[in-house]
Amino acid sequence: MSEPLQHYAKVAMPLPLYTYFDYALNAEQSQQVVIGGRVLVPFGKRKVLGIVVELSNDSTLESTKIKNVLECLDQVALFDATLLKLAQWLAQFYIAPVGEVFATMLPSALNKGASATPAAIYYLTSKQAFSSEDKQRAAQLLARSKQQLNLYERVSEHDLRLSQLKSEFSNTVIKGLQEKNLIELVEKPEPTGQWQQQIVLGSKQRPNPEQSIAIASINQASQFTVFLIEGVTGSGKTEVYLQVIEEKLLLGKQVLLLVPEIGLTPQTVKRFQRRFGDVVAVWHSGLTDAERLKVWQKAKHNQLGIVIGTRSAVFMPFADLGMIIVDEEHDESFKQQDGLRYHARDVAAYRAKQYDISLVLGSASPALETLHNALNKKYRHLQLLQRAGGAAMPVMKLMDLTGLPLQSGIAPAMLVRIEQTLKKGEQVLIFVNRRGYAPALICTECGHVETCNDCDTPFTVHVTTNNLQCHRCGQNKAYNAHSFKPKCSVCSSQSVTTQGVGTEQIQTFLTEQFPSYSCVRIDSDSTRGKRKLNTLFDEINQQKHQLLVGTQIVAKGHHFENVTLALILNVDSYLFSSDFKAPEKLAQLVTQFSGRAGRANKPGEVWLQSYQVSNPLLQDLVNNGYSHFARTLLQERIAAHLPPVSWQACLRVEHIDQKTALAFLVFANSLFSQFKHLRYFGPFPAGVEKKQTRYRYLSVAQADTNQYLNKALEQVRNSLHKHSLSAKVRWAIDIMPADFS
DNA sequence: AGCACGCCGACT
DNA sequence: GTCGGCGTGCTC
Repeated sequence: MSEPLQHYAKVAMPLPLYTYFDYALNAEQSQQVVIGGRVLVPFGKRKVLGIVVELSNDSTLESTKIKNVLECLDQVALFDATLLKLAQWLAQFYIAPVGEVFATMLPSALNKGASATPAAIYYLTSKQAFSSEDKQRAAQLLARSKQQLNLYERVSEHDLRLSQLKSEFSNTVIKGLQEKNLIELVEKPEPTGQWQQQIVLGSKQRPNPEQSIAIASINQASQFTVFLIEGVTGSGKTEVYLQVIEEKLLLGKQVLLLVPEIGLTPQTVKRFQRRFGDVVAVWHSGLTDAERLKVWQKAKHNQLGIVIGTRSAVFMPFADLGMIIVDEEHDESFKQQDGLRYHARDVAAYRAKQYDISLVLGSASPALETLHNALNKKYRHLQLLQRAGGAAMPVMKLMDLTGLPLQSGIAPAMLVRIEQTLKKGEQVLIFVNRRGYAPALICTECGHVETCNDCDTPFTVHVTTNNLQCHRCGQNKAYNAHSFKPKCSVCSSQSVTTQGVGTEQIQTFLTEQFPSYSCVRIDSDSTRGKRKLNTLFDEINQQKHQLLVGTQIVAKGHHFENVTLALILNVDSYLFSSDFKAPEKLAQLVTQFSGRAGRANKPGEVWLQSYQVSNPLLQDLVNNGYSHFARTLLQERIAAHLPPVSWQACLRVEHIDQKTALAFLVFANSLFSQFKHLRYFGPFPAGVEKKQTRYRYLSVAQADTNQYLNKALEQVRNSLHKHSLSAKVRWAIDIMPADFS
């Protein structure tokens, strides 16, 4: 029996609106339409793609107001029941309009109307059954064309993919056979689930006892379970991933592996491809829209086994998802910093629960919220403490800077260490959190600092590009420290000088200091361009460079075996931040950075330069390591009622006029104050107080439970939305903010 | 978010 | 007298 026709569709539009819109369906559309599919509808003066969330036989609106759906784009829902539920949860949890959530979850090609069904594949097939008669006839016909005969025989055995034959046979050969009417080109959809036959298992490593326990625990889980693998760098987390993934793939289940933005190196991908063959797809910001669409389609239609992807891959539709892994789960790039401000790790947890499958979180420096859940026994805690091959962890040491004459920010004793290390034929890694030559240019006569007017921030001096750059808005102006004598733009004095130290300056200094060694800079300036970073890493591993100076980039992903001395310059900047997460971030940075150095027979040394060497936090980190330090920090957070034992939301406001931005926040605070169990702080200037001519302020609201915070913020959002300033200022709610910049 | 309508200042 | 500034309000 057929369903009664549904005449109206409730449609979510990709706009910051919190209501659905009703549209009428004609008889034909009533047959086609699916909940969770796209419809093209007239919306005001334009035509917009929306997502159908509900079908009904009547509408509360007067029929004259209701317009007709123009087109139903999907016969199969883009959002099945599970994904619809996920979208609704996201909208609720992040206080966001569901239409925008839908748009965020889809690859942009689908938001623009591309087809959700994978393109058909072209096959060559032989015209008749292959009898000996045919063979004779073909042999006669093709007597003068060896190639065509060859192809004909191949195709006669079984149908072959056109794309596979293109490399073996030229177009003329294929065309020739077609014209002789012996073969034909047919379109067939790619079969579903066939990747399971394409798995080519590579050889595994033999796991050590810790790895074996981890693998067995994860494989035994038959329902929703979250695992934290707390494993020092080099302890073989990846091998654990590979083995538990294999288990799922052999059951015919798909696997999602989320990695940080920078962590998706060709080496990692190759390792997975070597192990599993051609069932691996990648998803990252470097793909074109068309490439992303293809991966999305293949995941949905069960045409791939594994997706390795960055943040937004967490929304991938899967036909039969068996497990999610989040590698380097503490990494901040899992938090989206605009639009729908979701955290991919938290979305992954929700999805794992939906599908009743395992979520594996891995890190050498787990986020405090994850550690908290592990210590609470909400998550299963697996530890990998041994480094492969018995390599020792690098030793961490503090360098007291008080009273020392620094050269380009480096202590004299450190220069001696650097020289010793170089002489042994080993490499040195230096971390600075600033790119460019110096973070400021100052006049010693009048004190004027060259400042970007749009951002109220000192310009950074760049020597390689001969300009002053604003690191907030990107604007720059020519500045050449060598070819002419620079002048102060206020008093015209020629006694201008740089202040502070960036990567360029250290590179220049070390090159002068150690002229017989090659010093390379690794920051976003020197690694611009697609493959440059990997080329650089290859050169470093080939020992073409001995001195490595870099920013955050060097703390992630890549291991340098011959680095035995690592140096972190500006540790103190993390100790006095107003961001309560700063010590956690410092510890993660130091831990990740330490993981880059040393190998079995050459343990590394990591030095932290500081004016605050007696700081108890630094002492704890250096003497007891991340694991202990994190537990100390967690106790402090618990005592101070901060996350992860409380829940925060941040209201961010931007406007050209300072007072307008603040007025909106004052109003927001008055709304917060109506909730008895909500605490709020602010307005504060954002970490970046002014950016591209707009002032930025924020307030923070905090509650003991997410439920309370969520209910309060939903009401606050509704009131803010109605406020007259709402359309004027830029504002956003950020649930569980990663930072306050 | 768009895109309209609508009401006040410098231009042919 | 008109072009265009961006304030306000609506979109099924």
